[in-house]
Amino acid sequence: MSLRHALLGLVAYHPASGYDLMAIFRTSLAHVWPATQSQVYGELARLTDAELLAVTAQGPRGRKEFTITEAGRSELVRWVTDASVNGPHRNELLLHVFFLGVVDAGEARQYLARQAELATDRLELLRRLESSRSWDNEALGSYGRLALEHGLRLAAMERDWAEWAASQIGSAPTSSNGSSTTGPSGR
Amino acid sequence: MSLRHALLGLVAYHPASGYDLMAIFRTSLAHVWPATQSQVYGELARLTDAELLAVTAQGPRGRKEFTITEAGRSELVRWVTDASVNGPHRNELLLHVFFLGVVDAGEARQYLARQAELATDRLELLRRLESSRSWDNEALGSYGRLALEHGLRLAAMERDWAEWAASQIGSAPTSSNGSSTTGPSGR
DNA sequence: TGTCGACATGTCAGAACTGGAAGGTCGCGG
DNA sequence: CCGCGACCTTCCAGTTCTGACATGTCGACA
Repeated sequence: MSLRHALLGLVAYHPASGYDLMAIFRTSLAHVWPATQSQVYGELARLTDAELLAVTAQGPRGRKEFTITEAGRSELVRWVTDASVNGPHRNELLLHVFFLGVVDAGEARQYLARQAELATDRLELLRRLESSRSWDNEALGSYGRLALEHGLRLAAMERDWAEWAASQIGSAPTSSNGSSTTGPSGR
Repeated sequence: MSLRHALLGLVAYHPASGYDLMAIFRTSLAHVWPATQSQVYGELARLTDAELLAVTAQGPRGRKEFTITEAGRSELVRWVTDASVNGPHRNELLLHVFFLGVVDAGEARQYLARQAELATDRLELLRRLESSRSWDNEALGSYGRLALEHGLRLAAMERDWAEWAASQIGSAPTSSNGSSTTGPSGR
């Protein structure tokens, strides 16, 4: 049900066609809420059907520009401020970690070290995005900056965690609590 | 394709029935890879069909105990060490944040403050889980502890981020870069 | 002995998501 | 004026996921 609201949010921000929206899903939203063409166009049709969106302009190549309706906007507002909405989050990385016991310690350590590298790359990528212009010019207002900061902190956290995790392996084979090295920021 | 591997991993760790596996999905894996009954039983049937698992014992109530086959184990090992496997991650929280512009600053700040509370609760929950016995006794070896640490750091990061984000709102309405307050740990 | 909770599996309709194919139009540069 | 890349939508087959409903057995305890 979240794709529905993502579309409402984007169209509320500025009227757009399916094509325009896809461009946003491929860029800004790629790491937040991936969606394919078929999904987007299908959902737009359903939203129009439900009168949460309306086609308010037709362009050159059969282009249909969607605008949010009053009903659509109030549904969007309801959803946006509803803190209880929280889909289950799947984490493929952690799933790997759970089963790292099937390979020897060396391979496990190597896997975690690689994840640290990948997290570092993500961090680098986001930092470049942060300093790039495309940012404060257009797009999702100042709130996009908050999302970016979340991404930066997440990448940094995952890098640190993966390095810590790699260092844990072998040093404490099965028993004995060795959780002291670095804990999450306390309070 | 990940549920498949989660099942292989669990069965590799210890032979189990669908019922046993469901108990694990409801607890240890609940926040890592949620799965429903229908999914688990269906996937077990498919895995048995593909001869990655085999039924090696039958119990009282039609209970079927699954064991991993050689083919299953090698597929599991292949997957576990493949760092390139990384499903797209959806983040409903960030989707909300992107569209927080549709409500006024007060409501937006309130939303973020609430998220900070929720993150704090999650942190508390995990800390309790960490000190609880059920932990080093059984379950997913020492690697589960690494996953728990990931959860702890993630919860702490989200709490801090949400508090920071709430503090940003209103102070810098649209323009002017105010990213200085707290950045992710640098390097 | 009866009954109730835990054990245990199976099936299904519908929603969400994936990945790709197909088809058509406009506009600009050569 | 023509060809090609960008624009733009629609449809579909297959997989995964959700949220039930249905069915039945065993064991402990009153």
